[in-house]
Amino acid sequence: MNQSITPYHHGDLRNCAIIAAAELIESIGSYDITIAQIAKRVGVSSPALYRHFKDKDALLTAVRELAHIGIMAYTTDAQESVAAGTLDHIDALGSAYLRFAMDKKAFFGLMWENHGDADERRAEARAKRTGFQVLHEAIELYLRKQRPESVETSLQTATLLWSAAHGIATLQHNRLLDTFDQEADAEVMLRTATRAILKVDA
Amino acid sequence: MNQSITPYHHGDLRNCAIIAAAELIESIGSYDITIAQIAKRVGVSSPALYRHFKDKDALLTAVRELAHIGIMAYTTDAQESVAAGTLDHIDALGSAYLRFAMDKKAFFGLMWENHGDADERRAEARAKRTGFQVLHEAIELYLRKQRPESVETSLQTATLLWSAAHGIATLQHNRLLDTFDQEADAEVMLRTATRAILKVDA
DNA sequence: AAAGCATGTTAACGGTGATAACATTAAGTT
DNA sequence: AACTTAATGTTATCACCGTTAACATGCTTT
Repeated sequence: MNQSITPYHHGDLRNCAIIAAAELIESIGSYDITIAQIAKRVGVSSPALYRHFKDKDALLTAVRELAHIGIMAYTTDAQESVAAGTLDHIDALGSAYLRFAMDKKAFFGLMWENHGDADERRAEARAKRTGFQVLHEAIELYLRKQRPESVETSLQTATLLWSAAHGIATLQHNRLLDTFDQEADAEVMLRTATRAILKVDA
Repeated sequence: MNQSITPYHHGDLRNCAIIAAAELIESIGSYDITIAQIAKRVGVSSPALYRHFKDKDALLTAVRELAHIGIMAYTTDAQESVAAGTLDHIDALGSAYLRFAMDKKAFFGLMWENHGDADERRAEARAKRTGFQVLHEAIELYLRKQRPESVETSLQTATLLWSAAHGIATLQHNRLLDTFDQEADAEVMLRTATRAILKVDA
């Protein structure tokens, strides 16, 4: 009979809503989206989403998780063709970070918005720490091989390097690098910063 | 007779609105404010503000200008007690930047939001370039004295140092420094970064 | 004094996130 | 198989948002 083309119950609304939101963000290049837009894209009424998310921010938090997965995919890809614990390895991670920031501008911006309640915050912090861990291990490995006397500073070094990468990515994201230095190249800058922080001869 | 306590015409609504917005932002610690809130604080109806600002974003842009003045005040203060072109000078600028980011969290966050139309963007870019110039000059002076052979890299160096400072400030602002390294200290990190980038012995 | 302009007012509109009340379907119990 | 219950949709509605329109007031210029 197949008379009901669209069943009353969606079946996987929660996940579909998250994906719809992500697609919407991608397509308009901004995370300034609306519950109504998301609902419409899934083919459901707005209040239906509130059965699956406490509020709009909870939905966006779920999208942020997607973004974290996305950036992890970038870094995982980047690691495939480099030897672990080499300078190349660290460069590849940084490059992946910058590339994600440019390729997925809206997601990158969304990731660092800090709204949400305490629980959501904690969950996100965990995701970010996991990403950070990848860099930290690469740096620890590098130091162990190249400058074993400095291995104990690996955490501080990783934090500093992440900060540099984040600063470069953020300024580029806000179109400020060109404002300061017309010929600035984010990737080159990060390589310079990496070598300075790791005390490698440029 | 002084019968009209509140005159029909405000007299200086534009400036008062900007200040009221800034005070509101300061008091609630967030730049998520409302036209109605601002209007109420000034004692005027919401639409009155539209006689002086094209839209909400134009008002916030004016507040951003205030924020730029604020950060300039921080750096100007910081420069008073240091000798021009010394490492201390550069440290003082960085420290002022970090201090502003923490003292005036909401303003710092607002400053780097990039909304507004093209004109507003250009005006803001000019303000930011002016701030950057202060750091650039300090670094150029430093290099000229300490490492004259590297003077030609002063622009890239300044851009890189700003990026590092911005990254540290941003991560701290988002409470991520502690997430990565429980004992991280923004000020110490920036000093480390500064010395690494300027190739000074720590 | 009159005219005109700048700047205030109230009323209203469409859109927002969110809740309430009701409808429908799926799942579990007897 | 029938009844109950819980999950998950719907429409109606809310207060609030940014914004515009239409009107009121008062300063300024002639």
